[in-house]
Amino acid sequence: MSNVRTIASKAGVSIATVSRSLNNHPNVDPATRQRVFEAAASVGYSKANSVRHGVSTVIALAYPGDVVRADYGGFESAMLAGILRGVNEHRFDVCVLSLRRDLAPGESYARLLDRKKIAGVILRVFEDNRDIAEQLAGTGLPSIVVADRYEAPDVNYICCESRVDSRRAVQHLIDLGHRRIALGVHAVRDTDHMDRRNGYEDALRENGLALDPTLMHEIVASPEGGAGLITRLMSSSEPPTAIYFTDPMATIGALRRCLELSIRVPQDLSIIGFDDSDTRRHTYPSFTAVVQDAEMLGFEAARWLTRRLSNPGETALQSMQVVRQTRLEINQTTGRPPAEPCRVLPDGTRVQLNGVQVMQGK
Amino acid sequence: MSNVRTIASKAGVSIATVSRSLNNHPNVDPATRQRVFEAAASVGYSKANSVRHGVSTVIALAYPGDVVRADYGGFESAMLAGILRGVNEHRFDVCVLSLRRDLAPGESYARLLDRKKIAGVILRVFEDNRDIAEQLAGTGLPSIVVADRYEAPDVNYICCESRVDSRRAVQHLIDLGHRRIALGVHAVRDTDHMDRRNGYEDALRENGLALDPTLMHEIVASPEGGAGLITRLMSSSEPPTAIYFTDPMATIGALRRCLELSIRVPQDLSIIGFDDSDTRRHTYPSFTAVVQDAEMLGFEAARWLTRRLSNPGETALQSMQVVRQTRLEINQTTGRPPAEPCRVLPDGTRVQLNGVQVMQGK
DNA sequence: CTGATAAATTGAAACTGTTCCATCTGTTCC
DNA sequence: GGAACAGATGGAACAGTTTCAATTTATCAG
Repeated sequence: MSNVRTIASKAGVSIATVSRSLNNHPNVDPATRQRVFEAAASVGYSKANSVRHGVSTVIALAYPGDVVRADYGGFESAMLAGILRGVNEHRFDVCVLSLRRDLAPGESYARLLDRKKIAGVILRVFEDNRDIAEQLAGTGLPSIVVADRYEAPDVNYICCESRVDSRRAVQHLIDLGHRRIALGVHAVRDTDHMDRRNGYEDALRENGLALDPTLMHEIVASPEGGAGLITRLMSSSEPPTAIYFTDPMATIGALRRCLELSIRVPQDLSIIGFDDSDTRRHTYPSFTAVVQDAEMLGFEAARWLTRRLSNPGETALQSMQVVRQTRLEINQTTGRPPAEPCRVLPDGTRVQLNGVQVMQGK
Repeated sequence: MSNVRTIASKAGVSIATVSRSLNNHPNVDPATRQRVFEAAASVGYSKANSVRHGVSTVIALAYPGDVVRADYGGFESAMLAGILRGVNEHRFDVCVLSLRRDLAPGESYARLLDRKKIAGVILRVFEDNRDIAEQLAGTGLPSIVVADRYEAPDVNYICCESRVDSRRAVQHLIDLGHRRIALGVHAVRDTDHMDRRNGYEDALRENGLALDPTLMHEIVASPEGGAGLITRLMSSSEPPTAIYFTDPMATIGALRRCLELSIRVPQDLSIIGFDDSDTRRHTYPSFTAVVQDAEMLGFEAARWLTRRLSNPGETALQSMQVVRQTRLEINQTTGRPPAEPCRVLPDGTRVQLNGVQVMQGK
């Protein structure tokens, strides 16, 4: 139906120029390329679906810029594992892409992906790049966002709702008797992380507790970020008795720092963390956590996408907007608040709240 | 030079049959397909390098069977991160493949990869699948194995030598005064893991210490494997005073179990682990480790492969056989052996070696 | 300002790989 | 024995890419 000849006559150029334009070759006049892009878009041209040239069975896992370090909290690697499992049903392959790296000037994301003969795309976009998902939604290229959600009805996504369980996690702390509950949230402003901050605030508000800005901290999502917050908060004049960390790596670092400073968890300090896979079971103590299953998110995204590509007509598969629930798992890092709040200086010195030093840390 | 028409006349069939054969379509006589495969091989046909059809800029990260869980000890994910960095120089893309899933009967691995328009391949093969690397080496498809090494001169690889540092690690324990040193090695029989076992044995032999089979254990490379070995060894009648674990996840589990059983590290037990990335810095205490940089292995493999593909003539890039060294990093989990060897039952009960119970664990 | 030269841009045609459709062959079922 | 059918194959049409030569545009010395 639509091919390079159609585009050529529509744009008033030769097929050679169409091919060069679509493949981002040098030595094409930018204005000409633009005309070709417009003509291609107007006839809904797709190379990946070109009947006479082998239909593509490759989907992409696409990041806006640099690919996120795969060991970043375990989320990316668990999700990738799920994706690789999810494509088996229809025997698709997975290509990992950085969208920005190869985007030519004036080229749309849909055109870029089609140039690489990508049949569908799993998007991993963050706050600044939500527009990528919206741009792709209008095109003929099926796409789905993992771990973020959208108002727009034509953006497909699968994500986890963590607000309810974040509220329950903090409620759990309040039920145990905690009143000074801190928050260590990392500075990514997607729905996923706003959920966690909102859940924390919900619980405090519902229990008539004030939101104390000195207890709410944005940290980097790393062991160092979590450890640093422990040091800072626990040495402050009014330390919290519990902390909710919204990231697994930060939780690991926090627990480690507590061991270093001889802060007993949960006797001196209760900690609730966040987990994307099995991390909570590998620390000591095993941490109480809001758990989301990143492997499942990747699996379901990949399975839906490949099913949709394999059954283009199937109306039931046209759109996918799924919100799964996290779950709260109580483990060993939460307990009653200490009778006497615990303050520990960065060198491990334990201080009573009246200022008397009671014990030298290791 | 070589195209489907060449193959067709060589095999005495039509170009349609050649295309069908090479693309694994049904309704081709197996004998005909075989003839086509042979003709294609004899003229060195490659679809990925077909001049008139767009040269492929996709390399594969290929696993023999199921793709290894990406969070497996952090090795796979760190390596993948390195690969993704390594392909940027020449703007290649990375496709993750399971070779077995799509291999058609009678099809060679080279043919499979060419069918998927893969220009080059990074192989992650284990003991049973070393022949895959050797099969691919003979073909025109550039390939490189990560983290294993080969005698054959035409197999490219990049790996880490860990025997020397494993020996040094155990020597370090011996220098500290340890004599009963256990080994927890996981049951993968590639050069990589034989190195670690051999290094352990080297050090014992050089110091005139007997190899004690009750101290050498094959475990699964997981936190559970490491934890289980701690429980088993420390409750035995003659517990070791030090253990060398050859896997990061096992080391994590071992350290956790020590904290659970109140086994003080290193006062009661010294532990040396293995690390592929930054794991050693995220445990408490930070563990002394033989360290290999999985990210670097992936990076160098991908950079070499993409450079070779971009400069086909360059003789300096024709082959790559690189052995990097691990390094031994002394951290907090190694120290003098205890004056009184420490025996701890699975329930945490601490027992003197004459059998008297001295302390109840938590 | 002019002509020479180089560089950028473009189209026609050649070329490559895939699929449609018709044909041929052997088998099965009445 | 003949109709119906499925498997296998080739010819031809087709889609997309690149080569090569022609054309246009830019640059610059005199």
